[in-house]
Amino acid sequence: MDKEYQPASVEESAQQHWQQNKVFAVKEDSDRKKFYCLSMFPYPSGKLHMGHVRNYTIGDVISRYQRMRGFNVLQPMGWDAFGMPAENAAIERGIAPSVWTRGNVDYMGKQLRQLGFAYDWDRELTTCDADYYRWEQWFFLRLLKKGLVYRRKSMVNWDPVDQTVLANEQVIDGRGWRSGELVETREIEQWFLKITDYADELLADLDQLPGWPERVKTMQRNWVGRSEGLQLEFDVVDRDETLRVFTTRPDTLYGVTYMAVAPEHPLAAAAIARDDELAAPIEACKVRQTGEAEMQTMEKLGVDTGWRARHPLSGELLPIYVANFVLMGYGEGAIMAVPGHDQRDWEFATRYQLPIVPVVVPDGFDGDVDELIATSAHLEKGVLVNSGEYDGMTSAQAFERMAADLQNAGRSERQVNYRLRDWGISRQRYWGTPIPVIHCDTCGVVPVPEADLPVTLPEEVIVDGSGSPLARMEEFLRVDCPECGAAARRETDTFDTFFESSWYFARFASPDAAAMVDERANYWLPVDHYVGGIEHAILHLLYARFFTKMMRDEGLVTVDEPFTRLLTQGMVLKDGSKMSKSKGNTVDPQALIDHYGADTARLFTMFASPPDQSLEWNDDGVAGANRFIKRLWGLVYHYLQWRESAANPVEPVTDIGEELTDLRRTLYQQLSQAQFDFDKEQFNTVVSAGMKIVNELGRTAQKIDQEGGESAGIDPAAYRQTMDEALSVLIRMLAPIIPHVCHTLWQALGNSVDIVDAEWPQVDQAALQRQQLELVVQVNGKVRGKISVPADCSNEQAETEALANENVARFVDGRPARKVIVVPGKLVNIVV
RNA sequence: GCCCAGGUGGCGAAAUUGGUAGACGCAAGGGACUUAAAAUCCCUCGGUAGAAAUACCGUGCCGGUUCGAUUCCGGCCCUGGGCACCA
Repeated sequence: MDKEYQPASVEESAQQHWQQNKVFAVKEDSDRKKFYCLSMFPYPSGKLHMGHVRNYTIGDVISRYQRMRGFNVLQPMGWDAFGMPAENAAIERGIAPSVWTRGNVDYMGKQLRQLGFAYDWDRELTTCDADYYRWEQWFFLRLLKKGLVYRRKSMVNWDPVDQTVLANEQVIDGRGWRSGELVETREIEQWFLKITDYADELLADLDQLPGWPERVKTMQRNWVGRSEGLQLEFDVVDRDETLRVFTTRPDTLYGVTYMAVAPEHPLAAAAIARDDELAAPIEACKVRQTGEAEMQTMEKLGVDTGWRARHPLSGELLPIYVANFVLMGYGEGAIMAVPGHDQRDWEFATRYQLPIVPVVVPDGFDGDVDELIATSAHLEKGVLVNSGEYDGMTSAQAFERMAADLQNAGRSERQVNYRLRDWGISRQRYWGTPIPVIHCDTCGVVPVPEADLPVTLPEEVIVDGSGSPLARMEEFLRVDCPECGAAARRETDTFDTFFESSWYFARFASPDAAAMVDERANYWLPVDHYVGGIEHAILHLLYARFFTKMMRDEGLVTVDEPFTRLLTQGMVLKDGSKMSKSKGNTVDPQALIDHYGADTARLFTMFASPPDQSLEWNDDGVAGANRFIKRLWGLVYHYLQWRESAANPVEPVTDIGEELTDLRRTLYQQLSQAQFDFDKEQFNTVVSAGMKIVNELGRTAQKIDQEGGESAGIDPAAYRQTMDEALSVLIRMLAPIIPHVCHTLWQALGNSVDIVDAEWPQVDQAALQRQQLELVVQVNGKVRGKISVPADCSNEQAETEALANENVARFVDGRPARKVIVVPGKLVNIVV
């Protein structure tokens, strides 16, 4: 063992040991309890950033801890390798996306190994490998057969110069990011996955995820956006058709004073056909801004179609408007407007001077009904007025009655609507998984036969940013139709890259299966602990849950949910804002590893704040973390020097003396604290506990150094025995966080079992016992003194002792105690 | 606008969930060692008053419950995040 802590050599030899002996390779073992710990796999963008270091350290600490606790731990790692940055890099540097991507995978893989993460690298997967994405193509074909996949026209951003489809983030101020040309919207045929079929289950099963942060569940609930209501039919006067609307507030039906349809609604087109003067104003309604500020201030605009709808209950005639605030994509693309009880309807009615009728008032309301709706709509539910036979009912009662009455009249059906849209999975991009279908002039869209999978993405291509490279590659494009044998074309669209990340956790469980997954997946799934960024709270996690349910329904896995517990780690900040290239406030992890070593990087990220909170970067704090490791090293080094020079013990010492008894108490107090904090995943205080132990051991060691321990009453044999015990506990306790240095120190102390397989230390309950306890004495709730009492002291004794305290007596001032509260082992409160 | 988090020293934070507020670390100040510096070690470190013992104030603000509140309840203010014309 070196005198000085040398992180480079310590870490290299530990990592070599782990790699050569495949220490982290795991197998299914039905006799042992499994623990599957997963961190969100990275996009290979070039090099690791600090957010990666934090994310993966958290996962690694949990994995190593659970392994020491006896679980069969799986912790895999892979690469989310398809995506647009690879195409951009290709355009900028003239190298193929695959070359760029695989180069990054190599480099970042080395970095992960340098950080000492306990991954089973045998399971490594890269999503741009055909071995991976072929199963995704296979699964797509299964879903197609099952009817969960369909094709329809949908809008895309089209760059007329580059002849390519743009992602939303490639459109800047309405112009293509490369060409600078105004972007057009085009309607093209695209593939969709019926996630809405699973909307109810995706919503309901959130209740079965107590291990998820509440805010993530809330975000998912809002995203699915379930609302219960009625679908209603209104007759359109002088036209042989009905106008369908969706409402969640049938109780306000008597308050309807007009109807409104989206500018894309068929009725709007019909209105233009009848009177082309309406074309321009209706077109104006289609212009919608999407910015946050604009949305709030955007004016309600509309056009009267001239048609009238008949109120299903009152028979009254209602004007039908085209309005810019009605969305074609939700419900029926048409609404019944209740300006008295909906703010948007109120604003529109005010602008176009349409009547506003209040029909719901608060229970027991006896004021002026019109006052309620004078300055804004009245949104709260209550009791009905101005509603004929429904007057006096509560909103809830009226909802039920109207639903029943209208249903009997054949005018209405109960309906559940979702904000959630079906998932559009086509991307007009090159660097992705080819969608396995063939277009034939006679047979139409034909699935690629299973036997012909995978449809391999050609990798040696030139991407120049204009058009799709696949569309120019005859050898990819040309194929015979599997049905009629005639010449046909392959689909050139690829999957949304969220497709790859929606099932990788299952593939890790059976990485070499000759199927999408095999029975091993059922041993490992669900993932017990998933760690990743909050930015994936909605899409990735929702899609992964959706895939899991579809895979279950295909008989591929048995679980309902993929992730039992979810930890969303906080951002890494510097100078108060998120570390990012654009802000220029990044710290390169590589420089940190080169300078201080991986253990320091790991220790600082764990110590600076709890995992789910943001972490403020601080260079001095990093130096402090390094200082602690050096102190730990020095402590063990000096102890071993001492131990070598001392005589070997003859037999165990039973009476170790007061000093060392106190030391053991501190040791196990801190261990029990660390245990508690590990279980609630608060690693910063685990580190604190380790620091306290080191401080305490350092003080004792110093006494030995300076006076041979004699004046402190320390017997060398007892010291040796206690120190061996304490260091053994301390090093095991810190091993999940700083594994390299602990690996080395553990060996130096003479242990033969690898520390990764060492048993998690047990708290010695007897060591926690005290003979004397310190109690706090309060007078009227304020601390006035402290007393020392025997551990088995009765409440009465404690009370007597407390009253005897000088300062306490001063505040009691002879007054009789009205009440005395004794919390055993903690405090005495005297109320006077 | 709605929905989540969160507001504690100069800074990162802790308080085993109603029982000594500020553990642990960083920074700062003082001291030891050194020709000197770095490194290391020791001491001080929420505010006010005091030589000290100690007292008073103090966990965003106002109020409540309680012997006792950073913790529970009600109302407000601020910061961060998410959603947003979803009928």
